[in-house]
Amino acid sequence: VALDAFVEQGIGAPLDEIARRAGVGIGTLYRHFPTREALVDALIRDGVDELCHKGDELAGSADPMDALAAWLRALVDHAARFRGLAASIVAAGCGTDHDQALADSCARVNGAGGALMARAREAGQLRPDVDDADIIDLAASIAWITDHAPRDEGQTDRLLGLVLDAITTHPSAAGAAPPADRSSAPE
Amino acid sequence: VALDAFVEQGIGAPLDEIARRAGVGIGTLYRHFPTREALVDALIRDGVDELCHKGDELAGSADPMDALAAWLRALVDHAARFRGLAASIVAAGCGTDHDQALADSCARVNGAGGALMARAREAGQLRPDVDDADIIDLAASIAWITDHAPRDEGQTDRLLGLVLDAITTHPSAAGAAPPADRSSAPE
DNA sequence: ACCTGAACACCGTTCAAGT
DNA sequence: ACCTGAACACCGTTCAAGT
Repeated sequence: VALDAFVEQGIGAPLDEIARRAGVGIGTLYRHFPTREALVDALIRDGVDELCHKGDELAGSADPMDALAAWLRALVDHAARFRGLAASIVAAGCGTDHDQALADSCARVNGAGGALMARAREAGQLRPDVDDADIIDLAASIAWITDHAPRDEGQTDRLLGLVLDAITTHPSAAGAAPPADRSSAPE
Repeated sequence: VALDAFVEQGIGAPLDEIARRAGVGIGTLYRHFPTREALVDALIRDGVDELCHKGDELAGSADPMDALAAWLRALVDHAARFRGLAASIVAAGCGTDHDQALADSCARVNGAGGALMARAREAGQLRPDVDDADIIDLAASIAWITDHAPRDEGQTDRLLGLVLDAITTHPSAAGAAPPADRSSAPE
């Protein structure tokens, strides 16, 4: 299969070119993968498997927060596999996508991450006011940022470090509340 | 002008429909705005003005970190004005975009935010290992998340609160370093 | 049964012709 | 000088015809 196109050109790569590269007619491609998302799903299935496997492994490790950190790093790498994938993941995780093809993979990823987050939460290492979806979304958004604005080598690690720090319970975490004034008005 | 289309349909709204709504030929639209980005730029110019103005105002306020927080909230609102705008902002801020039409607006926003960040940094309230672009990108990514995965009402405030907390200097901020093992390998 | 690619639709972009 | 929309290009999607 020619998944190279997505890696090269991003998730929006022309389907007819993919078909041509694969040496089949465009109709054949459509019959195997009725939607673009179905094709994407097939291409990331192994990555999802790996994330789930890694989740199981890490669930038995010593420190819950270190485990979560390592898993989120793997998730960011996964979401950055081709351009546009992070957006699909976030949309699928929320049900905003037109298609349901990624829903299953997404649920599996959420499950794997959820177990690690639950463990960290039970250990009191996770801020209680952050939910699982927030954390997954933030990880995906790091992949999105590096997709659109690759700046320097340490960017991914630095941003992930910030997010991890933000979601971790700190003894002094009292200040820095969001400004109350400009909350979303009814409009 | 028919900017409503972008608000309704996102930044990718069909240009011919915009022209038709505006009661002009598609050719006329192209002559006024040679690229889509040029049109976007015209539509957000007032928002950029407002952000710059707000930046000046806040530069004189008492607490540098509160000022930055309020400004970032305004930036998130601005970037969420229509779907896809956050991506344009991030791309323009990095020079990854095909077009240069947004570069000027972007530089102005960066300038306004940069002044507030510099003040917070001088006051020792900003983590020294985070740069300006990281913060702008994170704010844009919050707008992006709510674009793609609107979950609940408090989402924007909650995520922004996390990011603010993450970039703030805390007395105890020592742990939660990014995992060293899975740094981006040469591949 | 499976594959193919022509055909249609949609949208971006240009440019010759009209005023 | 300015505007118009037909014309072309590109890509997604379907489906009648071929094997």
